[in-house]
Amino acid sequence: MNTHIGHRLRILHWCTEQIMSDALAQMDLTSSQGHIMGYLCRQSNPPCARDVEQFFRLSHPTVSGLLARLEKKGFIEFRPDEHDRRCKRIFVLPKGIECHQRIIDTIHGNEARMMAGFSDEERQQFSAFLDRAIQNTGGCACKSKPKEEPKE
Amino acid sequence: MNTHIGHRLRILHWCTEQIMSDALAQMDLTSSQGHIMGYLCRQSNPPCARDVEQFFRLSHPTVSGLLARLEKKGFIEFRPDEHDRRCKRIFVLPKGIECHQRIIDTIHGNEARMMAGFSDEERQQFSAFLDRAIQNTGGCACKSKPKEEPKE
DNA sequence: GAATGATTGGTAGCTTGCTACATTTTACAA
DNA sequence: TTGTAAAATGTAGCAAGCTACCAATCATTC
Repeated sequence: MNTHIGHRLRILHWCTEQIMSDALAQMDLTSSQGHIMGYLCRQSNPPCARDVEQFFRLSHPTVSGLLARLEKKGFIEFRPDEHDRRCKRIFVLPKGIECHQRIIDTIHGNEARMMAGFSDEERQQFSAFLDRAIQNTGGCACKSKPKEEPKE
Repeated sequence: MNTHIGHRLRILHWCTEQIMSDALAQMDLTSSQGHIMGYLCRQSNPPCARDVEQFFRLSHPTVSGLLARLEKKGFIEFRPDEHDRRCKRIFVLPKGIECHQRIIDTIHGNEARMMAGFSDEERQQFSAFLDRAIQNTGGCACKSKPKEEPKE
């Protein structure tokens, strides 16, 4: 039996990308930039690039480029960490904060549209399927592994 | 309730991409190239670029670039269509045919790995969830819409 | 036959993803 | 203290996705 999950996955992924792109374009943001801004705004303490890499499982040159473009467009700003000069803390500027609610609405809207007609139970099940599949792929085949728990 | 399907989708998609990349690298193919070669080898009649675009829902510059790289590496060859000089028919060369079974095995292996521990029923259900979600996004938000049925 | 529109493909230029390598700073151990 | 390893970031160069525009060919209609 072959249900071609992989192929469907590819298609669904790109469909949602397109929808997000269209919706966020009004704010001068791409889909990836929107997701990152959403994450940044949710944090109470200013994160650094490494935190973004780990949350999204992206390589650091990718995140580096994304953040550079967000900085150039005036959504965020970097300030050196006081205690660790290697780190550049990411601060969301007013322009970024203004977009916060609209970005959240867009992400939720996209989620709602995709999940239309799903019952709560089905949604939970779908989510669980995805988690199991992610786990099966090794949790994460990417190089930016989530921060390890401190021993004990 | 928020089950963050979108976020999980992004992560699972990139995890499978990585696994495919690793597996296909031995054949000097990337993940996208491997999928396209798999498709090309399955066809009884040599397709043209447009067919590839529609199957994968990709834009034509993307497919154009992919095919150009496959041609440069000697996996495929273009020959003009006898009846329509706009079309370049895609022929799989011996090097490509040799990889056929290995590519299929890799794709199936990836699928099997991702679906490990799923019962047939769960797999069907997962597949149906994905189809419903794809349908909800508008079937396809991308620009390369599947060929329309000829009227009547 | 000639004009117009549809189809197929090409190219330029962008974003986003990657690997591989280099740099700076911190942390730790000898 | 000094040397080495680990961590955070930067840069170069590539693949793969996109839009927007252009060129050639076909099909249809006048």
